[in-house]
Amino acid sequence: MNMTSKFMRKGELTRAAILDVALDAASRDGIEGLTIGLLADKMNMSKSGVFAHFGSREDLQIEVLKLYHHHFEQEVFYPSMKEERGLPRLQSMFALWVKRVTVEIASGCIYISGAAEYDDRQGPIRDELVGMIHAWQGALRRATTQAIQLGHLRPEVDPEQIVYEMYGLILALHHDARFLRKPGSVDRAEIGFERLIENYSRQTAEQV
Amino acid sequence: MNMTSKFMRKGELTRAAILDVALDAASRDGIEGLTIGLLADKMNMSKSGVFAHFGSREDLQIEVLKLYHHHFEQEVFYPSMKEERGLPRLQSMFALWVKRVTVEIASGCIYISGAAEYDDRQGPIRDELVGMIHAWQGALRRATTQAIQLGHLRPEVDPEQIVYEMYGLILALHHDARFLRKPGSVDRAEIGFERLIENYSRQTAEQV
DNA sequence: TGCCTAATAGTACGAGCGTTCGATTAATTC
DNA sequence: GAATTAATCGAACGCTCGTACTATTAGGCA
Repeated sequence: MNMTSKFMRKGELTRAAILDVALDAASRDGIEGLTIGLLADKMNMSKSGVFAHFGSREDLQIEVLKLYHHHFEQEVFYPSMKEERGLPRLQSMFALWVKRVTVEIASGCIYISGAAEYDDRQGPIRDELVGMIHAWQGALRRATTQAIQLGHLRPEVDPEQIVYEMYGLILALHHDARFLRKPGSVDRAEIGFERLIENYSRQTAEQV
Repeated sequence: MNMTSKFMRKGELTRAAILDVALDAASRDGIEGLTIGLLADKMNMSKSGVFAHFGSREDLQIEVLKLYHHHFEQEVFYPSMKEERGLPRLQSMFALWVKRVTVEIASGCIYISGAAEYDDRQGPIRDELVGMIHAWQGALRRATTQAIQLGHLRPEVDPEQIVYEMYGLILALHHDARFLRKPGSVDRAEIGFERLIENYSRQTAEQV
């Protein structure tokens, strides 16, 4: 799970350790809440010792984003790609995504908190974040398109609409479970997704 | 729209003006991004001059939340309460909510950004925010319950599920339109809502 | 072991933060 | 208009921030 090995040089090792701690801190307090001094405390190092591993705070923040992205890929994206194309893969993507956000209720999803933090700023951090979320939405869209091509979903379905609603269900999960601490949110996310698929996979009285 | 009048004392007048500017700033940079010095600059006042109107920064932040809540009620809640009970009222609530978020794409919805900022902090600001969002979700739930009682929605429908999915559609709208700047998001929110209502208002092949 | 370089510590700087306090100006009341 | 109170300013405090420098320690290799 973590990216260290005993064959790394000392510096790379502590750098990786700092990033692990930084990811944890950023999950809780946001990317913008990351602070060199705070990391130094948690690492029992001096500020300058921590700082020396990154050219700037901004670089550190971007490295944290990349690390989060890596974890997300490992836990959600790659396992789903092993499922067969079409609906099974799409369902796996959603299920693992829910699972991950559920685990993250205590810590927080950086894609979601980051989107709120950087919706009005510009610069490299925002660009990095937008790129990652585009990548994930793109993967969802491709899986949906394949599900349509394979006849799992109705041909006139708009993949963007599916992705939009899936994202909404996850955002609501994060909102209700993490912020409001309301129980039962996971069930509601899953019910919503089942209704979404049910709705777009079978013929109903009037088609669009 | 703003809450000033020529019969107020000078102090109350500038206090209200500061809050207007603060609300605007907080919409963009978040409640946590509010800064006395920044407000002083925008108001062409001294830091201490601004500060004197509030006992602390935290008080200022809470006042900003209350002002936002007031606007939200005026634009979304009260107009919807004039619609007839049940589905029409629920539809009005969603439509005005979408309309408000659409207008806010340039500035930002404080309920949504605040939820991300305070999902892991505690204190009076979080409490205030949670209270407001509970109030709004409660209103949505009541409208849904009435729609069920009046036969507009199927009797076995779970109001919490409806509110959850409505909230998700709005969160996705905020995410895609404001953060990703993706066009067509408003349409997707409305299509999602229509499908939601359609789905829970009519008999389908197998009921839950 | 000794050397060279990599890794960390220590200190300092300038800026911005919320807040306090006393002085000063403006508005309100008599 | 004078007296009184409200509103605003200006300077200062202690704190934390990111970053730049130099000094010191530890690691890796001959």
